[in-house]
Amino acid sequence: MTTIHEVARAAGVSISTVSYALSGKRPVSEKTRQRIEGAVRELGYEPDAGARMLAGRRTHIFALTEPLRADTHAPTHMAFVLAASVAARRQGYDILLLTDEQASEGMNRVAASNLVDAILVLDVAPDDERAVIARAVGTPTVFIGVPDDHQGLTCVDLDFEAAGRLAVGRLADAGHRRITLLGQTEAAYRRSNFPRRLVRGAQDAAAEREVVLDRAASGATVTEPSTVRTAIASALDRGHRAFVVHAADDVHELLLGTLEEHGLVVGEDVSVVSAAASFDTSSLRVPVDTIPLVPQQSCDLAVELAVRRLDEGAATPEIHLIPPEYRSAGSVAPARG
Amino acid sequence: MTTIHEVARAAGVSISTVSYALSGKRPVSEKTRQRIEGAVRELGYEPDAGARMLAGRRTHIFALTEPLRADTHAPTHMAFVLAASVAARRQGYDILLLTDEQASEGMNRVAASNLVDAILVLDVAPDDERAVIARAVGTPTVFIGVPDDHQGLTCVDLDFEAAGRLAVGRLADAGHRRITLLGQTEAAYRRSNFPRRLVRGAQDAAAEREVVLDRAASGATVTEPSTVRTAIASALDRGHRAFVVHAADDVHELLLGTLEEHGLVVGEDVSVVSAAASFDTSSLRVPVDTIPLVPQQSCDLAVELAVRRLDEGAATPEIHLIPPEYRSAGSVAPARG
DNA sequence: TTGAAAGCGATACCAA
DNA sequence: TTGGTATCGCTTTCAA
Repeated sequence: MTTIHEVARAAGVSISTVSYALSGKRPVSEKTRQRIEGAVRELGYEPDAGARMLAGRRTHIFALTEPLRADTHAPTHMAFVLAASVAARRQGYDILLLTDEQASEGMNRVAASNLVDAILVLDVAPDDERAVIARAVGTPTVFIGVPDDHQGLTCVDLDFEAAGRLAVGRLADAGHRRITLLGQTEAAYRRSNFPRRLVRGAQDAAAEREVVLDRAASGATVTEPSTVRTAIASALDRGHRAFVVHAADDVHELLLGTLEEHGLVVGEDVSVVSAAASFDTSSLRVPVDTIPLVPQQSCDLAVELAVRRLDEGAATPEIHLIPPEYRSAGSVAPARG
Repeated sequence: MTTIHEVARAAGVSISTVSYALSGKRPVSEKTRQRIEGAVRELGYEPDAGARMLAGRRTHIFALTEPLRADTHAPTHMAFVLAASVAARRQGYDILLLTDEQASEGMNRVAASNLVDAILVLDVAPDDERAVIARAVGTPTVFIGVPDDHQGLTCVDLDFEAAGRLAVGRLADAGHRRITLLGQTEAAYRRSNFPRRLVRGAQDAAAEREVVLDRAASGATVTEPSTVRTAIASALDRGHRAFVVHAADDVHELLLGTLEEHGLVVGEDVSVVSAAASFDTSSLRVPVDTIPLVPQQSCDLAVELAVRRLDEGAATPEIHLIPPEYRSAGSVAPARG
């Protein structure tokens, strides 16, 4: 194993100079820095993680807690884990996984043992027990998602309410007065709070714009195709020609397929807006206007907040809502009749 | 922060006694152990991770490398990550995530910096570049999956070949002479090697038993329902009444649905065996005989091998194939006429 | 611009 | 059965 001493000897300097040259925390003359970097490369030196933690009081590791519930939508969840991992690495941090039961016990453990510099919380529930722990431990914690009681917490999330408002607003702008929101199941609305935030925004906008907003439950993902088909048919019967979808890709496909079966062309006879989807909507059979949920945005911001807190000391806890962005694809047509 | 010194003082012993009492590496009298454990609990002591690494040359962390490819089946992948995490925790290890580009660069980095005690490799490709790195780094590495060139590596996996043999064997036992294997796409066969191992086993068994084995590509997951439906109908036309499925849940549902549409009853008119599925087949619309791929089995074994290697020194690198297990559910009926 | 040396908080060896 | 202490490899203060 190569140590800092060997690097120092090879470069003909002291170990402190090597340390400073590598961390940049003290100016080092260009010449010596060159020699040191040469020695580092030649010897394949990598600082010992344990020694670094002990001496530096910095582990360069973030914990990521994810309570893998049975109903978690795997692809979305994976996208968030990946985005968090990439964002962390870009800032020089590794990700330590805390799953399941460890979600709570693990947070305490890694905090008490100084294993991590900060904690990122994924898949946040309305009454998340991790909120309590976050307030208790000394380790900076950032939630990706917003629990009901978020006092004293730092949270990051898409502004779902604004997304709901935006979706309905655009359809209203196009003249639609009857809109159907193809959303999640009742159970999902209890488990998380972002779906209901989206609904609230949609309802607010509907009230303001004086449009009728019906809700049809589909589940985040398709479980009963026939039920969803029936709901869509019923909406069409009642003259609805505008749909907001907040669900996974298969629900989108089912909607588009059903509309097609009814002989309706999206962007002409009928309008569709996808709200807060985390998958790539461009791979759908028909281009659809989208207000995307971008995991990378949330995770980048979360990591940035964590790093800032570590570098600059205490940050004021607060909620950071990411403004939704509307991406047009021609699936919204002016209302007829 | 509570240190070992404070615990020692509170218990009226030396720090070495505290250390030994906690690690169990030296006998400690019952009385003193009690006092120490009391002090630990009272002070909420948790050993400092950095100090432990530095002094003990053990980090109690495993790296988990997962190259999240676009076509990765998320639910299966998540099941493996979860299983690995649980298995590791049970042995006192945390999991450090290495995703994507970090797969290779990260392995070198965590090995060189002594950040982890061992590396677990997930989602193994036939020509996996991580095999090369595993041979180069000093850190014990266990593959969950088997690359084509596995010389000098320690690998763990389901015995897919035996699973393929078993599936065909059971159907042949029931008198079937024409069997259709509903498997993956050509692309998938290139990307991984376990699907082809399963096919090989199935073909071997078919040759031995003198049965006709046709293959129908479906993709690991459904992309073109109509194509798959057509393939199934064609098989039925050709008198096939036995199916082996190696795919995700949606393909299973599609098969069962299509058979139903043809007025065929599974377990009576037609036989179905699910091979190497990692999802819960009991939630299918019809009970299906299954040869499951249990992530927990693979991950438990992988962690055990890693731990054994750490505790007992060098282990002989080798391939550990987990024997498949047949779970009957009444979906295999005797062949007719 | 650089060096010397004091810790950081455990582990584990050597004694008693 | 227990205690004292050298040691791990780095960061950082204090001096030069």
